[in-house]
Amino acid sequence: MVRDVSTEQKIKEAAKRVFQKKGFGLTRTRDIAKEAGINLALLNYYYRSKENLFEIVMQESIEEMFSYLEHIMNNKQTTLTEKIDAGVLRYIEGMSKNSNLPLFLFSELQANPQHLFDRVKIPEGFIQDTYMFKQINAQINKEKLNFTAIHFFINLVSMSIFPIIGQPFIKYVTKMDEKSFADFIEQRKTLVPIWLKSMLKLV
Amino acid sequence: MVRDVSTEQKIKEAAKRVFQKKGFGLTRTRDIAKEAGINLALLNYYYRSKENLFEIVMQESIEEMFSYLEHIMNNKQTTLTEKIDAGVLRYIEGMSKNSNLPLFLFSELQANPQHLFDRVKIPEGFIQDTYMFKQINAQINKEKLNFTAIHFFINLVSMSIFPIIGQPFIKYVTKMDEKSFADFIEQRKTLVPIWLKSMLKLV
DNA sequence: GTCTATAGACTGATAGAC
DNA sequence: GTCTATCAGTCTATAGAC
Repeated sequence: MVRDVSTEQKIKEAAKRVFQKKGFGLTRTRDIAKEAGINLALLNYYYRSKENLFEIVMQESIEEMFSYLEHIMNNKQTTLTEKIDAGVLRYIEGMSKNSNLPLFLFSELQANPQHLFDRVKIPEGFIQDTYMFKQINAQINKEKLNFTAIHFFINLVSMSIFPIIGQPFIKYVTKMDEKSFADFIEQRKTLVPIWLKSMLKLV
Repeated sequence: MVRDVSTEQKIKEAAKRVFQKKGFGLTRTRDIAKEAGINLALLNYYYRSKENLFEIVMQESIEEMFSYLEHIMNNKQTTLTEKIDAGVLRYIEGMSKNSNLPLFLFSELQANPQHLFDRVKIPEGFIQDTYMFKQINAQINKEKLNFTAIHFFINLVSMSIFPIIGQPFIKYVTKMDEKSFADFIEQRKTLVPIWLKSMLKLV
């Protein structure tokens, strides 16, 4: 009795889409089954419970979020300037493609921060150990700037992610349509790195 | 038979707390009744349905979010520099006090952006009509900067709000404790305005 | 206005046929 | 492995007593 990998996978991917879109509370296991094109009973056959399936989706979502950073931040071959360019671009494009991910994570983690500690393998405080952090600190010391590397890092992530998270709100107050908003995001791919480099006096 | 205003108010405030913390999907009307110290039937007596109560909470939450901006942005007596200082401070302090509000709004609006149009009185595109926007545009023209006022405004809000929204995530990856994080936010009250003024070459 | 009790619908999970 | 049918529990909403 070998488990059908493709069905198991199909259910998990459907679950990821539905959970990320609606959140745990509004998601119905029937919706996931329908989205996966299978029967409700099969979901429990493979994953035992809604909660267990959610935990798995949560873990993979957190790892996906980190994956946008890890490789760029620990590359010893690139300059800080190159890392800023690549990091902003990767974040904006990644979040645009999967715009439900960040809000899903932040919401569910606000309700239950324990998820971060339960299953995820990323070590606490891992940011400070990255190569990029050393580069930022070197630049801060060289220019005698009055803020820490964490502030800079948060600025990078804020300015890249926030416009995606606040999309409906921003569209409303600025009266941008779909096309204008896409242009707006496109512009930020070059603008955000410029502002960030200026903060570090890299230009 | 005059409606008991204090009970009606008590229920609405309890609903606001519970909805903002758990979201619509995870909120149980029993939780709201318990939080308000009344019986479940009384909730329906005053507000007819969970959905109707939610709509009211949603409307007031959106208006609360805007209230942080309106007065500052339309003040004709203050300079742009003063508006940046006041705006950042007000946003950071407001969101810290009520840290569930922004995530609640963004999540629910992602699920159903229609809420913005349904009941809220704030006009679409209202940002562009504020006095602060005219001041930003004047400065952009004067210094011949290559971005729009909307980008600047989004940067202000991003850097102020995002650290609150991403709090659990940030605490984890940086290994900050409660005290360190509070200091971190405190520092941003002065740092964020400095970065923003630098973007507009106001210093 | 406020309560208790309960109707009626929905949801997660399982039993059992194939 | 996959399905249909159904159970047991939970949830919103209301009926009816006071």
